[in-house]
Amino acid sequence: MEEIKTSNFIEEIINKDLASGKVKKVYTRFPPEPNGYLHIGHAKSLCLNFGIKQKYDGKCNLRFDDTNPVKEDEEYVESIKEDIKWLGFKWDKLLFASDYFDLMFDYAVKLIKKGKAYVCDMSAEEISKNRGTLTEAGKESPYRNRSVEENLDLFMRMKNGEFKDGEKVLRAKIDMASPNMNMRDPVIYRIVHASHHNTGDKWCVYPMYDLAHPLEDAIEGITHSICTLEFEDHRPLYDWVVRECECECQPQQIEFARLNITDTVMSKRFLKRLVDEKTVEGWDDPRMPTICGIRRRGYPASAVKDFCERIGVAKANSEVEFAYLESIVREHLNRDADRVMAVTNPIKVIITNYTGSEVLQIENNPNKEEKTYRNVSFSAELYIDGSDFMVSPPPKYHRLYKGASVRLKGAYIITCNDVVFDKDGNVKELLCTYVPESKSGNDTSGLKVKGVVQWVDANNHTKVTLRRFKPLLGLNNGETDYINRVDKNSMRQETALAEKALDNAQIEDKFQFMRIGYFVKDKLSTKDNAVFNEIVGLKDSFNKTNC
RNA sequence: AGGGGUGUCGCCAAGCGGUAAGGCACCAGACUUUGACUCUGGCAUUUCGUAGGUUCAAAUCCUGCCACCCCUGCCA
Repeated sequence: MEEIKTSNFIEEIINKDLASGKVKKVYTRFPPEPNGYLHIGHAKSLCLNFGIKQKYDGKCNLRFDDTNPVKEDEEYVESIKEDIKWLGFKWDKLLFASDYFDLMFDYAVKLIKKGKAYVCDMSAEEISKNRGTLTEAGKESPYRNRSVEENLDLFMRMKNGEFKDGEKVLRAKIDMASPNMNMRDPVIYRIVHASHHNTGDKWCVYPMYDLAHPLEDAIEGITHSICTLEFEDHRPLYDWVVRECECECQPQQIEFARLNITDTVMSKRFLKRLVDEKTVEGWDDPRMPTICGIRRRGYPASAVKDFCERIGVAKANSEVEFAYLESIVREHLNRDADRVMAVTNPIKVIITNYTGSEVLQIENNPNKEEKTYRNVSFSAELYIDGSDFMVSPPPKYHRLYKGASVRLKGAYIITCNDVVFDKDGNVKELLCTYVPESKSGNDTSGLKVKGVVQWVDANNHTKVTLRRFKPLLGLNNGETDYINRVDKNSMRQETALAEKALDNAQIEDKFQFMRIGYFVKDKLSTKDNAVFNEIVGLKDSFNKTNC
């Protein structure tokens, strides 16, 4: 096996496993729970898992981790598939954890037979109370030493629907005194009388993540199960499951730090709230950090992937500056996007010495080797952008003012001779003359001008409504981290506090003109990628007007 | 002494005992038919959280300390 240069610690582990012969073919998986839309944070995991597949000529499954019927929905599985496709990844197998419910049940029975699991009758509160604290050991359940026969009988009856939700659970018998809370006889199967999006009403008992996930990995032959840092404490339990269940495949869990971006809320719960309360138009609102949101914003998939690669993979908690993402998006747009001219705040230009009209050919992208051109109509009446003309220009202003000359991009050099004002004193139109010999491409005028401005033909242009977005969501005080954290705590005791914090969190709705904008057409069909390619361009280069 | 992690430039991040890569941001110039882009130069040398130790040599090994993150769901 030839050495492959590693670019992060995970690949280093893989290289060692390959070299030692522990692993022959690398197999990873991306395991989202279908309970929300994918966001840029998921893209990092996606790129990691699918990136490894590509780099090592391995395999990667898309597996929906749908072990909790009350939280999951079919709507989300479709959106997730679509987002992954948009990013350009191809999964080897498309699976549902729920496809393994029979197998998982059998494994649970196996654990019972080995004396490694028992049915516990305590309530959720009782279990919680007996779990102990971070510094004190927990108490063993009075049901901990039931016989194998009794456990088997009870577990079957749980499955057969003889008990209500919460009445009984199956617990792993490990160690109530473990300093690792996850090892204090964790619940591995619970009763939930709810219809499942995939298995319908077949089951009323469902496996917990800690039992299900390692089994899913083992069943599929996953060699490296990559997850985020908060699961580090679960690794001993993960290993316990694959060991005690005596799986042929013994996958290993590797943890990495999740992606955080400055001023960007990644909390699914918060994002869902914005959608539910109609603060945004939907999951694909261009202000959202969701994959479909940033797609609609005009980010190329290639840039998103490039970003994920360049930020690296490590175990240190970090927060990447939004500017980094932006710069990479700009880099890709600059390299790949076809340019168009746009005027967002039109001022009419009359070229007094020009008659008739013509069609000019303007290069689409000066950075591309293969030259392509677009046809642009030119006539004596044009619009230029409001920011390209000033009545009283500051020093070093290179664009138009009375007496000044600029080049109309891809066309001629013009000189502003006069400014016509309306009755309110606003600039109505500019009277200019053009230099016939200065035509772009074969300029024989010998003139040099500092400024180049974009323009559109006043009588022949495309109107589109452009909206400027401040990209991701920023909270007024920038306390996204706090919100993300409170959001999590709110699942526990601090619900009221968290709700209040969320109420107080205001969405910054400041529209910001960016170097390279991400403009979105109103009422754009979110499914239509082609439209994006048309409207995405460089600064000042948008396909015309909202006059 | 609960347990598990992490600490290298403003932000990411290489480095794996031999004398601090790279990117983003920033600063200064040049160039330019998008004031974009591109290009050039600058940007951790009493320095790698900190205090000691081992060594000819330490960000890299050892010890103590400090800071931050995660763990007491029948969520994932």
